[in-house]
Amino acid sequence: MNSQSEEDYLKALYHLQMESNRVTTNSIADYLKMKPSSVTDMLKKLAEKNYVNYQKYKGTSLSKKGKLVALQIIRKHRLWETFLVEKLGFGWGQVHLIAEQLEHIKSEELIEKLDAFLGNPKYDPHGDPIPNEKGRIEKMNQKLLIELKQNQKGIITGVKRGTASLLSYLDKENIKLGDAVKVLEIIEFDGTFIVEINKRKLTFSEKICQNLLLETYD
Amino acid sequence: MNSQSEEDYLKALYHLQMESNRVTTNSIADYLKMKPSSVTDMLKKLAEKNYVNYQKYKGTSLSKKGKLVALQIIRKHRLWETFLVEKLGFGWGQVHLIAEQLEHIKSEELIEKLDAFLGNPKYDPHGDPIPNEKGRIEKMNQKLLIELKQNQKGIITGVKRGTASLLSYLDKENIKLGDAVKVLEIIEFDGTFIVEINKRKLTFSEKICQNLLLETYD
DNA sequence: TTTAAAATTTAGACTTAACTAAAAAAATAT
DNA sequence: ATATTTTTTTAGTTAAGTCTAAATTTTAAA
Repeated sequence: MNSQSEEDYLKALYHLQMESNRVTTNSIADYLKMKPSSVTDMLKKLAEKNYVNYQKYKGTSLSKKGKLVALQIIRKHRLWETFLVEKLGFGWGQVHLIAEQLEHIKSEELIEKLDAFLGNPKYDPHGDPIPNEKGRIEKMNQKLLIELKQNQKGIITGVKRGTASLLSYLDKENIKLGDAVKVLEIIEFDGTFIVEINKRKLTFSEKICQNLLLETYD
Repeated sequence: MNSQSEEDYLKALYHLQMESNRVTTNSIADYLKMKPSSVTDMLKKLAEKNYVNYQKYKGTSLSKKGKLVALQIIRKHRLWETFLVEKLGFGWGQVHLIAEQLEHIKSEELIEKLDAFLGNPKYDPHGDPIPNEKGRIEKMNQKLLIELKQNQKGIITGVKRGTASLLSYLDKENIKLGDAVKVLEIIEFDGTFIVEINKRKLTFSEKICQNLLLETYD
C-alpha cells in the first residue's frame, strides 16, 4: 500500500512526463510546491520500490509499474470529479481540490462501483480521458468546436487547458458535460458560431469555439 | 484544521462517552487499538486545543467544541455510508471501512451537497441517526428492545400497551424507567436477550423484548 | 577551457504520531 | 493499613515526510 505522499509524487511524475521528456527534480518540486531536497528523498524511496527509474543528477521517469499506479490514481481523480459535477452539481472549477482528496481513498470495489454508477464515462468534466482499470486511456476523438462545419454535431467533453473562466461562463449558461451541440451557422465575418444546445439557440464567439472540446462522430 | 488522527480520537471519545460516563485512557486505547501512552499524548494535545477536558489520571470528556467536531465527523461517516449503500449498491456490512476513510474528506460544501443528493436522510443504513450540520441529532423514535442489536443501548421509557403486568415484573426486578439497558448478547436459538442493567446481567425472554420500549441513542 | 551559476544531493534538524520501558498514581486485595 | 496489582503518565525512540544549509555535480558563460 502506498502513502498519500507517494501517490502524489507518482501522479506529478505522470503529468510532468506528458509535458517534457526529461523530468527534473526541480520541476517536480515546483509542481508539488516542495523543496528539491524533499523530492530527492522521495525519488530514492520510489526508486527503491521500483516505481521510478531514478539516476542521480540525470532525471527521473516512471517505471511501468509506477505508471500503472499513477494512471489508477488519475482514474480515481477523474471519476470523482465526474461524480462531483454530474451528481452533486458542483461547478467544473470547484472540484479539483476535493478530488485531490478523494483520489486517495483505498478501495478497488468502490471505484468500480462508482464507475458503473456514473455510466462508465470516458471523459471527466474537463474533457480529460478517464483511464480504465488497467490504466489504458482510450484514444480521444476530440475536436475543438471551431473545427466543426455547418450542421456537424458533437458532445461537449470539456474545455482546453488554461481556460478556467470559460468553465464559469458555461456554468452560468447552464451548459453541462455531455450536452449535444449542433452547428447551425457560422458567421463568416467574425467567426461566430450559432449553435443549438438543449433546444436553445446560442451564439458563441470565435474565442469560445477555440477552447470548447467536443467528441465528434465523424 | 484537524488531522485525521485527531478526528479519530474525537470520534472514539464520542462513542465511548455514550457507553459509559467515565472514559478512561485505557478504554480509548482499546477502542483505537493503540497503546495507552499514545493516547495520553494525544489527549494532552486535544486538551491544548480545547477539544477535551482532560485531567491526569481522572479521565477525559469532550468539550462542547470537541463534541461538535465529533458529531460532524459522524455526520460525514453516516452520509457516506448511506451513499455507498443507497447509490453504489454496497451491502451494509461492507461500507464501514470505506466510510472511515471518506469521513475525513474536508469540504463543507461537499457534505451539504451529498446530503441533498441523498434526500437529506435522517438515518443511515444501520438505522443510526445522522446529525445535522449543527451536530444536532434528531430525537429518536422509541424502539422495542427486540429491535436492538448486540451492543446497542437504550433507556427504558415504558412498555407496550396492554402489558401492564410486565411493569410489575420490572418492579420486582427493581428496574425502573430511565434505567439504561445494553444488549450484551442475543441467543439465536430462542431469541432470548442477555442485557446489562445497572451493572447487573439479566436474561429477557423474547416476549419481554417484544414489549419493552426504549429510547435509543447512539 | 576555465569559471561562475544553477541544479541536485547530502547531512542534519524538526514535527506528528506512533512505540517501549520505566516511573508514578490509583485501585484493589490481604 | 499496607501491599500488590492495575492504570496512567513520563521519558526516550522510531519512522515518514518535510525543511534548511552546506556540499557536490552539471550546465552555461566568459
